[in-house]
Amino acid sequence: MHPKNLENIPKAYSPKDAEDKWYKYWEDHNLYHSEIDESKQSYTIVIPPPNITGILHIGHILNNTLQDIFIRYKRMMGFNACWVPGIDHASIATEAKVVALLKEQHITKDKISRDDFLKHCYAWKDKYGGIIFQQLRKIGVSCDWQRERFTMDDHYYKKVTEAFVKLYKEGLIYRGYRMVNWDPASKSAISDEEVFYKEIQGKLWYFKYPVKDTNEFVIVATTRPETMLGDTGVAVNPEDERFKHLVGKTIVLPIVGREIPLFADSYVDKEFGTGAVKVTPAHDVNDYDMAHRNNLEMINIFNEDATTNGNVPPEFQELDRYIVREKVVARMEELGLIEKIESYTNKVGYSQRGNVPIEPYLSEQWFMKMDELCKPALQVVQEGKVKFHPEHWVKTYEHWMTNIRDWCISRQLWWGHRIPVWYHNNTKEIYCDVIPPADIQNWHQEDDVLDTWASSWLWAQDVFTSESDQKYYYPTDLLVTAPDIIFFWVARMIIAGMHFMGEVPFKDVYFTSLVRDEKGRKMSKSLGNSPDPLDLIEEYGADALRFTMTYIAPLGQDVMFSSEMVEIGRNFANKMWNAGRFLLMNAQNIKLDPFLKHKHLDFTDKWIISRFNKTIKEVNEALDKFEVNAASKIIYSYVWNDFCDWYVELAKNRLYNGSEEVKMAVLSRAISLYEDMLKLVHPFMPFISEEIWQLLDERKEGQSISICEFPKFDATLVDETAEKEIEFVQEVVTAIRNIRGEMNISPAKPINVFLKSTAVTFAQEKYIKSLVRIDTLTVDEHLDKPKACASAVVKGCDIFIPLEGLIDLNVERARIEKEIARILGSFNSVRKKLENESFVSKAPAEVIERERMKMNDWQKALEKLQTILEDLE
RNA sequence: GGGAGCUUAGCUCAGCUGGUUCAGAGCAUCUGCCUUACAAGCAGAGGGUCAUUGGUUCGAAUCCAUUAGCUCCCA
Repeated sequence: MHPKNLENIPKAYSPKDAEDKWYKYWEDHNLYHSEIDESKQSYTIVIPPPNITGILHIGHILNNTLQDIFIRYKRMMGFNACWVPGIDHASIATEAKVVALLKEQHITKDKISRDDFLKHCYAWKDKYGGIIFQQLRKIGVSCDWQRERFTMDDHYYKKVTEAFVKLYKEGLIYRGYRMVNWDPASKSAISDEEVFYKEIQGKLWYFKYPVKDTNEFVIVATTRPETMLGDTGVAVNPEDERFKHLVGKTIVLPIVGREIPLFADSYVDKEFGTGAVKVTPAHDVNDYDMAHRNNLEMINIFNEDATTNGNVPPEFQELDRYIVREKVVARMEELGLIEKIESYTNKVGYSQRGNVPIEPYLSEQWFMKMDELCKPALQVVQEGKVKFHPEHWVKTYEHWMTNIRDWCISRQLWWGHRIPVWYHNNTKEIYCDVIPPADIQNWHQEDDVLDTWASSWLWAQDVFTSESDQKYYYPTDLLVTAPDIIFFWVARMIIAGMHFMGEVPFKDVYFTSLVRDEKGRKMSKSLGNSPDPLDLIEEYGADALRFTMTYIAPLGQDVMFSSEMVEIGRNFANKMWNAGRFLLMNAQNIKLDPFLKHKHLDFTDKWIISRFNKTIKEVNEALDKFEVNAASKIIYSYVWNDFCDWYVELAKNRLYNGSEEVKMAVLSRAISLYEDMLKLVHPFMPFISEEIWQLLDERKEGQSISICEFPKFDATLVDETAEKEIEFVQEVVTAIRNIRGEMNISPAKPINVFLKSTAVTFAQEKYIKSLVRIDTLTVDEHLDKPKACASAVVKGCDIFIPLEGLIDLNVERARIEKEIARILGSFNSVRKKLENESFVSKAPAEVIERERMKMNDWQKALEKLQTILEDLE
């Protein structure tokens, strides 16, 4: 080992220089590129492709940090780790952005050709599409950038259309005139999953509909008065006595004048509103179903942008739906046909993309039959071939999978994968294939593109562009994603994997936490409560941000985040930095000798080695269970508490007082342990671990901690004896420090300490002395308690500190009494247990034995403390 | 309406299949320290009926049920 010669190591770690430097180094040396290597097992992750309109937010940091931790960990464990990055074309979102951009230039879609429009889209993609990857590099992701993919790459595009053709030929895709969720902003259908419901404070209007040839009215309640223009019936429950005499009669629809039937259908809820409902089959899903059952006419009253069309009376035509609403209500008022108006809260479906209320709308669309496709996908999750973490998402998945309706996969957009279907100009015959028909002049292609999710569902399989790659890397190992796309993406990838590959797309799915602000609100642009990750990186460093995220984000629960929390990671990085700084500074004066690092071991060395090995094991176990949060806490506590607080402090004794050879041995060992610790930390904090690792020794160009072997647990190095010995030292030292603190004795003032014990070793004495600034330490089994002293009892050992003139008897009495009370509490609860006959007869022998020993220890301690207290009186 | 999850210190959360001094950590607070790695630090201290009520058990923060409150998903 030859630590670099360091003139001046800064007191505080400064991440900025290190981060950019090492990321470039990793990329320059192509460290994270993966090629097929049959001698190694693959470990593969595909990135959830951010979409090209996306910019980095705090959720990406968590998500990608987690992926990076696993990929770095597995790489160091000897796997052929491959993390495929990529990007999603985001049909609706991108098209909306491009349309808006063109609008600024006074260009509309109908003025330019499809090809020209796509050119604008690609230009947009080139300009903005790569930004997020530059940002991700900032947090150190070890992706294989040579494998970067885009959902519109030629190869991928082809795979998407092939999938369509296959499903079409299997009869799993069909075209139909159906009710869909219509987004009037993007003028496109969207899937059920893209609708979200908002609670809207609205009104419930009660309209009086006259019954033909009678003086009666039927009163119907509606939240959408404008749709009455498309009513083709009025329905009541067949059991409803109030309306029985009217069933079969005809209603004259006000304003419109159309005659429509009053019929009975058990769908109608007698309790809701008046018990009679208006039926608008073309603009309500339930009405649509009722119309089918009762052979009602379907009248579409809206254009694609949700303005009214020619199917309504002239004065209501070509108006926005909300203006029509006002006009209809006004007219009904004039006609005296409004019974009453109540305020009413209902849930209105909004388009996730356009953020406008969706319109249930009848139109011709392409659908995918889901029943059969879902079965194997459901099964593999239930059988655990795909494991969810946390597991409870399985229930949500099952519920969706068993209640799914056919998937509307066509979108009335240009940006995306154009449906590979051609219609014959004359015969209307349908041709569906990857290759266009030979006599193309006689055909025209379907205008619609596919839902984005009908392309990204192939992500896990078709980011691999050669058959051999696909064979080697697929199925992938882990998917890390947010639970809100469990249906959109996770479920559909499993469906696609099972159908096209006959194999699951990934073995484990890790659902990340949702990051909220410190008040528990979702991060959102409109609230402005979402900190820019790049600012956080600038201020605290990427490692700090990464570490903080894993430290605070538990598996399966939302996480409250605020910028100040990143201090956790920053302080931790600084702590590690300074421990390294200490060792490196000593290495300027003390020679290192790697051969000596196994020599001159005392119990402190055995203890830290034991602790380190246990830590490795715990980290392995936590990561194997996907408990990243737990792993980060284990590492934090080892680094800070064991290594820095105790081991480094203990080592100082020999570094300052040992013989040359002992110094060399201690420092060599400490640096070696420190280096191993860095490897443990590396998956979590790649930059700082690399930075210090490079300082610890002369490294060859291209070497990196990230391709070192992860420390291996060695059971033979676990040493319970050494751990017990250290524990004693720690407790004695803490007790003495406590006395210093409580008695207000300056830490600078040397004190004398008496230990009444037989079992203290010379080595232990040495370390106790050096850790608490003791003048003389006397250990004797038979010593008498000195006068005017402070006392403590630790593991059966009396500690006396003579404090002539310094001791405040009241303070000391209070200290001892408090200690007695504490132990007495424990003692009593154990005694009660042991006095309980059923405990003694039913509890396992070892538990009883343990309780007996506890009680013994406490009893002795109590007796000692009692004596001490009496002495003070 | 159906489903999932949460409630532990002032705050954010650990606490796995009940039993190891089990009631913990970090932040915040208080006290004392610029002790030759670190004040982004060191040492010490205070602080909780483990949401409610009941049950199972020799034994419950932990398992079951109930109530209340919060969050999310689906209709």
